[in-house]
Amino acid sequence: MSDVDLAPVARLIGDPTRATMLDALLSGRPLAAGELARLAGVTAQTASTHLALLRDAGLIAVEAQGRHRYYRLAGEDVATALEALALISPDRPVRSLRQSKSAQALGYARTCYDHLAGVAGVALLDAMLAGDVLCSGRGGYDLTPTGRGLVEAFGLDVAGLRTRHRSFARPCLDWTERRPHLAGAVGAAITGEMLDRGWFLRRRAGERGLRLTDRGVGGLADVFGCRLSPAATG
Amino acid sequence: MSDVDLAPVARLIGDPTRATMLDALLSGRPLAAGELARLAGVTAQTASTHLALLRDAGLIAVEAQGRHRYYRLAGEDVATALEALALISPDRPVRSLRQSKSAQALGYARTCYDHLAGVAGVALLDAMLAGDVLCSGRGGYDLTPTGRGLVEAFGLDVAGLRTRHRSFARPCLDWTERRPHLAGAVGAAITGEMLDRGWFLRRRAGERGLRLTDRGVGGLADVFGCRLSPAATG
DNA sequence: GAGATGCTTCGATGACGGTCGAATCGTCGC
DNA sequence: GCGACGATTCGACCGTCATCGAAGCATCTC
Repeated sequence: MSDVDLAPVARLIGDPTRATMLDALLSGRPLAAGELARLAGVTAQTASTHLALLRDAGLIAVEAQGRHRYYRLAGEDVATALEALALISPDRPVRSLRQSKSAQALGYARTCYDHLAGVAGVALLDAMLAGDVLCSGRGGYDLTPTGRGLVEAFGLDVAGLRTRHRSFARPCLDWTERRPHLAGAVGAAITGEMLDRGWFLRRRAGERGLRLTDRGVGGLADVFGCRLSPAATG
Repeated sequence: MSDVDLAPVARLIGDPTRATMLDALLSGRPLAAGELARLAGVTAQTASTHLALLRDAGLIAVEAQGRHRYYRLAGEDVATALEALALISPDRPVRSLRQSKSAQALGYARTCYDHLAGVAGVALLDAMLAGDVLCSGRGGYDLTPTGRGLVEAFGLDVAGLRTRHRSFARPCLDWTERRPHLAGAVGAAITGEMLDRGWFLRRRAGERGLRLTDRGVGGLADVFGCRLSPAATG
């Protein structure tokens, strides 16, 4: 007799329509109900039913803006659980060249809720560990004095990040690389700043894939000592 | 268009009967089909159907011994995914005093597939980080020179652990503590040795709860500098 | 070999839930 | 205000799947 029951939440994720919606929300961007319906290939009524269930279960949150209602994942732990499930899901057989390219792109760089994942995410975490920016700490990682200076020079408010009601810096196991990338407040803030600076561009609205720009290649090397090539996925 | 589909695996976990079976297998012990049927409260036929589905999906593995067939989780990543799901599952309302005690016990010490979790698991990881036994490394943690000596003195073959086809030492987010405990080859080996030494006893066969013994209190303090009390859950 | 035990396969049944059409409620633009 | 648009609620339909009885198969005991 455990005190939690896995089944209800898993059952919710287990419906193909809802899974597609959650996957789209892993991009980190709030999406309107109609957009999610279109992505999942169902009518607005059906989508609305599913979204209500997901909201009641606490997996997603909703914000009304005019006549639109924007949905997003309820939190980082939801994203982590989805990635953990992806890790044990068999690869879907690739049918088209376009799908294959899309899969490659996802593996190279994508968002996982609000932080960077894929080859790029793993490489960045490796560089931060090797460069004495991060070290082990309570609840996962912590910034070294060196790291604190570097991150603040990058334009982030480290003290402000600590006050948030979420973990400061922690690993998140990557389902394509099977090694961790950086999550938590620090991971999210760095990712947001990189996107603002144009180091990565979103490939398609509402999806998770990112493209590393030339500016990003330079920035990652200069700031974090992380060497990546943008050519890897065309 | 992602290249994996979360829905099939999540749907499997989403059935209450299968979820109960998987939860039981999180104890790390291989369990016979009949035992799983009894734990889940279904007939042998029904259980067999479910176990076949889980096996086909690669979530569990089976080993025949005589006329018994013993099932176990297919790997560490499956355990991680189950724990990640537990993390976002709402707490089941506690109805009886016995359930409440059982829940407390699970929160204090339990196995997560093959390594230690709960308050005790988190405390042990904290002590290992504070005691310069573990440090950040590729894919999670690595042993320091100090740590290597300590673990070998504890009776484990560190070189042998590295050759395994699994991660060496990595964090696994704990759903009761919401902070990581130690997983990977090192976590599993230390946990196995602790159980062999009688530092923890299983509360009920086939379930995950552990009880910290007096010998365990002493051992944890002496070997790992980890101070815990056995009285916390009676 | 005969009986017992553990597990799986087959077939039928019944319930749950995903779907969409139609209708309702809110908000925006003119 | 009035029509258009986005979103939700309601009701009915229908397919899917969990369940168990019965039968079949393997293994152990005597």
